[in-house]
Amino acid sequence: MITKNKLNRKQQIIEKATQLFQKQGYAATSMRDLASFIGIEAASLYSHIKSKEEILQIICFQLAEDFFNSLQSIELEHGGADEKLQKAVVSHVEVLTKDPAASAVFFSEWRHLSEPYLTDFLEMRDQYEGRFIQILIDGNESGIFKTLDAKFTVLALLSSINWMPAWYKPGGKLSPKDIAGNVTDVFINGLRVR
Amino acid sequence: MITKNKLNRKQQIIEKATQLFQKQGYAATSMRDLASFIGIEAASLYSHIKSKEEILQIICFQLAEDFFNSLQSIELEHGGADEKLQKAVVSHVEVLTKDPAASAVFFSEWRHLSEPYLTDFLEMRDQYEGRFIQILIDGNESGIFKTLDAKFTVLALLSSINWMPAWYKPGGKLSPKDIAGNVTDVFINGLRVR
DNA sequence: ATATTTGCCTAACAATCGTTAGTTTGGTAC
DNA sequence: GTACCAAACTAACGATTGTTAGGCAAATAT
Repeated sequence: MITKNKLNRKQQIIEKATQLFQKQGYAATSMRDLASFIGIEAASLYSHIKSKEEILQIICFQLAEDFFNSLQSIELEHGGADEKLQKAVVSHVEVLTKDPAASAVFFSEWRHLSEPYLTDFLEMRDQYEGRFIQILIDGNESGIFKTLDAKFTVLALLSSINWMPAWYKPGGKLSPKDIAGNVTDVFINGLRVR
Repeated sequence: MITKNKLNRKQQIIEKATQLFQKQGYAATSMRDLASFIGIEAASLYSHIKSKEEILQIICFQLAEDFFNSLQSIELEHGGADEKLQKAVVSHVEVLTKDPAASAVFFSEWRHLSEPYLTDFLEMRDQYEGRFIQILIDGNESGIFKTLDAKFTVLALLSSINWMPAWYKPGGKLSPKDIAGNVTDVFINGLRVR
């Protein structure tokens, strides 16, 4: 195939960039850093990508799509709000742990996106959080969850999970399901009216 | 006083830098950005500070000291683990909300510290987390808290709080005590054996 | 009144930044 | 064998980076 090597190289660039962006940050990582990490010259990168920011865009929006899709099936189900929240968190953690480095970049480097990408990104994030908020509101109206500030609680819940990529190592003693289970156990049993 | 104006200017530099570091990140903020934000030339900054990194060091270690001190009185008290955890979280949130911008920088820009400051910083952070972990362990041994992965839980707890500086605006509808109360309510009531 | 210090300035430095241009190389298609 | 093409290279660009040197004016100390 003609374009296969090129696609692979581009994918490799993105993966290596993800590692460096996580370790050093986007702004502190130069194209020369990235190139020498791969083993080529900086100028050669531009045979595969349009700009430094394009790399960040690909990392951020690919993951955004993954997060979005992970909720799709859950919202169609007919379970209680506690079940839905549980499943939503599991899905979220699964996306997180599938590529922890990309997740770390996603959560801490998005602000270096330029317009209009930045606005798009923030809209998607708000929508995503909104779907979690709706689960809490539904749970409250059906008497399962306490009355509380749903947005605040969702931010606290997601924040406690989203910090994970900073320390998660694949193959550790806690599997993605364990992590999601622990977190939702703490949160749901603290939220549920008893 | 001789040094008063100089100290004030230095303090102003640090405060303005804190704002820019929060908005743009440390690496993406140039000394010329900072200078023009203050209203002077970039070179003039060096009459007051030794280097760009010194600013970051001051921000990070000042806050680290605040966090450390905030726990001191609590650990000497004779309350139960649930009370201690509650108070520790309140203290933590109070430090956070006293200067949200500095807190945001503290949590996301520390990696740009150079050695030996970086190692010192991480050691302090580990010690601080360790004191929270100890509270959970004590609570478990005294039968108040479930058996769980204490380190994991503390990281989840602190992470859910530490994200706050990103969105907290002084004078909002939630006071520091409200925030700490909400978080600990969710966490403690989810943790306590019933 | 004079001497000293402070805080800013302009100018410039060496290094590094992202990126472009033009060229070479090695493999594939006709 | 020839034409083509992707992917690398070298070299360089203009801009920007953190920082230093040296000077100047105003405030302060003597």
